[in-house]
Amino acid sequence: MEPSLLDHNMHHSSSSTYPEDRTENPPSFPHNNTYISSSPQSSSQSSGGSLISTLLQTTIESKRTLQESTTAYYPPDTPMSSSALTNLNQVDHHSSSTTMAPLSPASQASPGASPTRFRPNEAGLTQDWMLELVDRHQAKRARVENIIRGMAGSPLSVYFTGEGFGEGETTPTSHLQSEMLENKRKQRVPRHQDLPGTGGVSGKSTDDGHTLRKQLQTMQRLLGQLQARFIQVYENQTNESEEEDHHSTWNKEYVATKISPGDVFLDHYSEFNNKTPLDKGHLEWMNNKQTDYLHSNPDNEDKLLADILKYELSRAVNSSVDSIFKNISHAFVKSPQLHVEDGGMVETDDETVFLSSREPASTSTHVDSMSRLPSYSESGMAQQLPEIQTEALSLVVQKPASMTRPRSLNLTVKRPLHFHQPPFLYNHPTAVQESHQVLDNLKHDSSHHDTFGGLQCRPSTMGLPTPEIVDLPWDPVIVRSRVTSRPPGNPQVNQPMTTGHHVLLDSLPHIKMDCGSFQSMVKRTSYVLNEGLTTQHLKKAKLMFFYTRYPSSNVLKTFFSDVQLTRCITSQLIKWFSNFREFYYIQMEKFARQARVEGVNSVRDVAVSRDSELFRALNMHYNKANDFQVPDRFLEVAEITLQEFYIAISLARDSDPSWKKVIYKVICKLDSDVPAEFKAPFTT
DNA sequence: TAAGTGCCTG
DNA sequence: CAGGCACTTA
Repeated sequence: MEPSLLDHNMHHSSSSTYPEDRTENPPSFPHNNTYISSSPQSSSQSSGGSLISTLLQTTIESKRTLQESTTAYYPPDTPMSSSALTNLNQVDHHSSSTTMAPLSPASQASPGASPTRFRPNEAGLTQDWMLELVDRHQAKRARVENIIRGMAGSPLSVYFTGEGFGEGETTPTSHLQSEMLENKRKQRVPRHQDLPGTGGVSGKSTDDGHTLRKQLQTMQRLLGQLQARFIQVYENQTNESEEEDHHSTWNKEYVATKISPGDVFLDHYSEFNNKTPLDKGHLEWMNNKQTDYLHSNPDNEDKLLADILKYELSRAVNSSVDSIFKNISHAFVKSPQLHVEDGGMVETDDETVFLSSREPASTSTHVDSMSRLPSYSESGMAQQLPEIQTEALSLVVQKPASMTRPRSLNLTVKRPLHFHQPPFLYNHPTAVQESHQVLDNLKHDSSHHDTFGGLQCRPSTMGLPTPEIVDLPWDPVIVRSRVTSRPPGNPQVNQPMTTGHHVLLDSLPHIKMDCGSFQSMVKRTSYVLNEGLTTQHLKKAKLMFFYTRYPSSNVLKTFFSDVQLTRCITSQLIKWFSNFREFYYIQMEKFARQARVEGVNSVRDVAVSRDSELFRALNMHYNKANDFQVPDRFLEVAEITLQEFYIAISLARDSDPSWKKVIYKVICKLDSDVPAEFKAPFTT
């Protein structure tokens, strides 16, 4: 590292690679969301008159509720600027996010905090409605896509084909019926593929698939009946109001075309099926109400369709998934005995616990769209199998808290008081501390929040009984790796953590959640801390990086003795450090080039102090909570590394493809011993 | 051949 | 941060 080596024949490689913040984009879905009822028997005057009547009535009720709640916010003659609506939307957005505990500025600014791909939990109809008004097309599409996402692969997806239903093209009245029937024929393609979720999650979910299919077929039948009924009603309505202005006629046509009648009613059947059947006069009244409602705002039907569609489809999926996961949970429950503390902490007597839902799936009266369910299943549930891990898995993830309380209306589970954490305390491990340590990890990593942002549930609308808004905490829970083959009597491994470390059920900042089914699903998947790597281990590894950039297997074995270091786990740890190094060297190169650009012309001027930006970047990465005093030695190593990069770049060595390897060789010799404190389980 | 490493990518 | 791949090394 001789400054004299610097020559001035340098050409800068401008193609250095820097880490980029990546924003995950949700998989895009085609925007052809026409909902076309599929009905096996579409003849009018179909059976089930009382059923249809009931459903019709519930529809009217729902519509009326929707209209009322909408006009309550905005009288019909109130002009609404889009900006005002946008503000409202933002307020809504904000309110849903302010339920979370404040994050540190660092975490808020950290990468990965991409805007949620889906709208956050919408607490009610009116908010949803406002969104609709802002950009009805977009909102509708998003919602339906959301539903489809949750339904991906389900037989119901056959409904979501064809042209975008938001286009608003009119259909001549005379063609309406035949068109609908034709559409039905077109859609009536037997496509009963298995649900990927069911098949992928559990091989023994054939029954669940059947159940789902039956539900869907039932829905189809209902849709057919209701469609026929609706056509009838519609025709009556059309005849009566033939002389009315074109606009209203258009509305009805539009609605009749765009809103498959069945979707409007299905959901409320269960809610209102005790109502008396409608008589003729009542039916007329309903028709009028329906017409009034639709006249009041041409957008209503879109909203209506989207909401009902969303709700209905979600419910079907939800109950099916619920039953599927129930089976799964039964397979893996080791200790259902839970001690639930008031703060939402759950402890178990066993180290492996999956909290099982005690609720029947049918109690999920309101549902979310389970937009992220497939991925959740893949990354979480599928790994619960007590098998030998055969390949690399995502070993550190979070999942929502186990919602151990029975759901009840307006139940609010407050996050337990957050213990004030002593800076970098290893010597007094307690389960509580450990839990909060992980919590801190998560708190300081906004990407974790993002992880479940997409899992937020959506409330049902349409004047349904107020969905229980449960202010439930989301817990950092560690996905247990599939390495569960620890021999029964392995005294050395896990010993420090086995007794005191129960299921990690600390709570995260509040995230509003009102989807009972997801809660129950979540309940069944809790994780132990000491089988596989956890966020504590990750944090510990990051701090260890301050001492060693190239830890040997022995070092890993020594300092991660609380996990069974199988080949896979070891590889995982090695990979972690590899990633750490990658970031480290990228920063070094970046700042070395920056130094050159800024006119630093002597390697002696290349220094790293605790004030330097480079150190801040590194500290932010490896010591995000900033609760660890970075050793001076690391600063020295960092400075040497930076100087090495500076020299190499200055000497134009970076034109050599393997120019960094020389530096790596130097740096790997600068490792120092990791303090013995790290040998203890990381329980700060 | 397995382990370790780095690079690229998502 | 993880997966995949290519490469090196013991």
